[in-house]
Amino acid sequence: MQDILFDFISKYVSLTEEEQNVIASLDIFRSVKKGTILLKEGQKSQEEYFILQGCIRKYYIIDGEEKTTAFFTEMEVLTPHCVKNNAPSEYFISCVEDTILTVTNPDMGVEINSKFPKFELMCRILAEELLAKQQITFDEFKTSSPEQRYLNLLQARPDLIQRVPQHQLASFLGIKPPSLSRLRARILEKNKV
Amino acid sequence: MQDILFDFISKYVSLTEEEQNVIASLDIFRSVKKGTILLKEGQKSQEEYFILQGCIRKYYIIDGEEKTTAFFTEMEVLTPHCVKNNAPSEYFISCVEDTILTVTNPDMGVEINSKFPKFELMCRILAEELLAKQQITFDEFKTSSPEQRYLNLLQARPDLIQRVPQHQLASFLGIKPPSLSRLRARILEKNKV
DNA sequence: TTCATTTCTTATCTTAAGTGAACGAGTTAA
DNA sequence: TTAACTCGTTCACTTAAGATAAGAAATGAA
Repeated sequence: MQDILFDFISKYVSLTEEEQNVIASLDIFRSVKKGTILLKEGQKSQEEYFILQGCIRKYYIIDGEEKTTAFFTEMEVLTPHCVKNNAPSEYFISCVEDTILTVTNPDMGVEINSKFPKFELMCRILAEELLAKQQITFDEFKTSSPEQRYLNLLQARPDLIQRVPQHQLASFLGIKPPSLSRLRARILEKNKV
Repeated sequence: MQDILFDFISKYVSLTEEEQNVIASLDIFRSVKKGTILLKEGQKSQEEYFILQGCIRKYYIIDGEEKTTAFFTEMEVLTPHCVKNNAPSEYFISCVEDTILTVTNPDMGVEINSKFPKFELMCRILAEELLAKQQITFDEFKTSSPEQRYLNLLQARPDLIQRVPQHQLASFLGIKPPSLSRLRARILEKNKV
């Protein structure tokens, strides 16, 4: 199970056996049931997540309505905003599926960084990489119609469309469930002809 | 002029006089006329920008149509995606106004980082900060209607609405110019009653 | 100043998304 | 088994955005 974590890390820095042992001894792995809420609006938290298996989602409740803005699946990292600014969270995080993840906090990061400076490097590379990816994703979202966004998603993360409830997917695409239904019908119609 | 740069840096790390002198001697300041294109689609570039005064914008040309996805103004940093992946750029960058900016490249960064390790730290903090800000902005965009997005922008960056042409603003908001006009008329109408 | 160009708004029509309600399928609980 | 619930889809209707064209206002150059 923790091999997934080491695979991920090895994309950025290489670890000695000793370093691997230190990490393995940290007891950061947690298993959570589908539907579990990891973070609530208004709550303060210092927990950062790395998904080993499963899927979690981030959503706001605005005017009593859930607005899903992101999904995180295998090999993805989520540091809630409230960890950075130490303020109450504006959003929720919950498990879409039974999920296995690591739970860490910034203090542990500091400790590991002081023992193994290469982690500092990894963090910077990771942050820059995420930032770049995020910017491309944002641009793509802005420059596309809902229908195009759905088609893009079908290309980029086809698994999501299978594993996530439609109403969450709709709000992730910035539309309402009926619109998603019609949009899919429209696409099917086009492909028939 | 370079005081603006030092003000910016001092938000993250403090510089000795010697360090300031090294930076001042680098000859990185450039003045560019409104309309100048700093980066073209298809072009490779290693230039990173920091705006001291003025405004630049990032836009794609999709189906012959300009799609503006970001504006950068005073005290903001822009590292084009192509600098990171050394691939041809997918987008353009041009000056909305006469602009004064610094132009640097990653090699200079490496050199400065080796002389003054505190810059490494600044880069990581900056990347993380930008990432966090970007995520909030993205969430806000996704969870809002065009009208709400316009109102948000009016709050967050009122200057932009004055200094940027309407058709660029429209595409930045993810809509077409006529829609922006109507939307503004709608808002005025509501406020009258 | 005048003319041409660009920029912004307005109007019309078309298309698609929002809303509320209804329906059926599948699930859960009594 | 039935009743209640959730979820996805569909329908009818409303609202707003896209496409296009035309007109008004601002800008720049001769």
